[in-house]
Amino acid sequence: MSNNEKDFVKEVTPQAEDFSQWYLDIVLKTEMMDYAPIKGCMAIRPYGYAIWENIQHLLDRRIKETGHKNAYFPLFIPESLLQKEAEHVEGFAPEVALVTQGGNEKLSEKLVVRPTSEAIICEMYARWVQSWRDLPLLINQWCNVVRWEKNTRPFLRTSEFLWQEGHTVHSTEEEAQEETLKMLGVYQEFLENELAIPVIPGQKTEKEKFAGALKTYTIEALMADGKALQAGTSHNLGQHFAKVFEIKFQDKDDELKYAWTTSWGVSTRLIGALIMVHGDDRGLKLPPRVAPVQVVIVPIITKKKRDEVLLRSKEIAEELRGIGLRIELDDREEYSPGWKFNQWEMKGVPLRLEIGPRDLESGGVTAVRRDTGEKSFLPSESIPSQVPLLLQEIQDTLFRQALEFRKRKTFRPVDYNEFKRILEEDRGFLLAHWCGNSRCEEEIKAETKATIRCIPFDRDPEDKGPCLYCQKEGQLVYFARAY
RNA sequence: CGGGGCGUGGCGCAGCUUGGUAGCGCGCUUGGUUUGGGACCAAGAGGUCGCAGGUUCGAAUCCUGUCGCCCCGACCA
Repeated sequence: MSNNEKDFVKEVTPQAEDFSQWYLDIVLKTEMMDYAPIKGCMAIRPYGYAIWENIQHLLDRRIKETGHKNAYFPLFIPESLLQKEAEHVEGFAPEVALVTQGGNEKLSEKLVVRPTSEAIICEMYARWVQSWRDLPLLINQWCNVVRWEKNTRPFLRTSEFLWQEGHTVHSTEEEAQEETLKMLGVYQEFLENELAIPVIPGQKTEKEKFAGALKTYTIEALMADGKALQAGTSHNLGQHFAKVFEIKFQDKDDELKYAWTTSWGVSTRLIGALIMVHGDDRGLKLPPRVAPVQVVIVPIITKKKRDEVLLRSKEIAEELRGIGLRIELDDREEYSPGWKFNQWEMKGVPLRLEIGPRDLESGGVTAVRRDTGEKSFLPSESIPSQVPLLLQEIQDTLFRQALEFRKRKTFRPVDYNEFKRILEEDRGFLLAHWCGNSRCEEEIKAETKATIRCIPFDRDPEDKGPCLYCQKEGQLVYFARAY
């Protein structure tokens, strides 16, 4: 980045200088969140929440299109319910918040504030499922969950966060497995098409899977600093929960059988992913599909042309709102145009339209893309057709850039030494052979801080080679340092 | 839970070593001139210096304790 360019940004620490600080500058200064007076908790401010609402809207549609219905379950879970599934309780016990008192009375049974809702939902499902005719049961809920985290970061890991969790019940193992993979596919399509974030779908290792799951699947994304982020998970819970919560049904063959359950979720962490995948030293770069403001109109107000410029700006704002775009008309006269340019660029607005005396004369507007900085002139009559096209191009470009970045940052180390060198110098994804033994996985993590992000679906089963650590024959998996 | 750093107007900081009327920049308010990449002039408002003790004639400054936040690790969406 040139010094010249640096002058545009006075509020954001450059990524190269300190990526963590860059991230914190962004979330605070774009007014996405603010720290709340509870450790690890944040207020999500309107600009950040608007992104979440867009995510909710676009994902909820997909969840419903795949046959699920929304419902709501209690925030509190009796401690005994959470403890029913052994692995599950072991996984979550260290991070649950407990309510021990209600009003002035001590509770006879402590209540857990849900860290996830398998327990309470399965408890209800046991009542609702009697017959094969009740299946599949396909329910999703949007809610908050609480996990008492020690190391928190805005959006990436907070003590309380917002998410959706789908919980389904099926009569056969095959159907549960199919559901698990289907929803992972929904997540992948959603992230790639709406958030412009390319992901690698795959399976988690035994060590990394969800507490209580038979199998966990994940989509993994690569952040601009070369660290991986688990962006969504989908779990095949087998019959673990059905058995402890007694979710049984009478099948067509008259037999009473335990059901098969799944669960899957994505969280406000996706907002962190958006920031770290697309952002640059000027601030956010939001994909148009989820940007709270898709187009900002900045009138260039001068003394002589003030009224004409404002009038034309309003007309164009209305015209674009009329075709369903999210438009902000920044007609504040107490800020200079230059200040507004920087401000809205920091906030990641994909497209800016400038309307000044010169544009009035030439009968159009000046359009400036956030992703490339490219300026173009749009004649008035072309605005309603060109603006959506530009937005689509920006959406595509963001995805393409992220994909190219990931390709550039995906390595195939030939041995463990090169693996370690790449982790120090480039980070990124490392595709390497692994024998399948947890011991090797743990040793590698202890020595390099890299974990197995997933066993990718998309791999050549013929591509076998010596395990990175023990040299026994293994298959290709993705390693990375992760958030 | 370890290691490091920081708490002083809304934000960023100086002042602390060597105790003596709390300061700077940005922002904010009012008025005016401006407006095509963070405008300028003038006049203002705003702080029990994280909190609690202690030492002292006197504490932002010294001592003790405590709380909070941030960063880096171990555990996790």
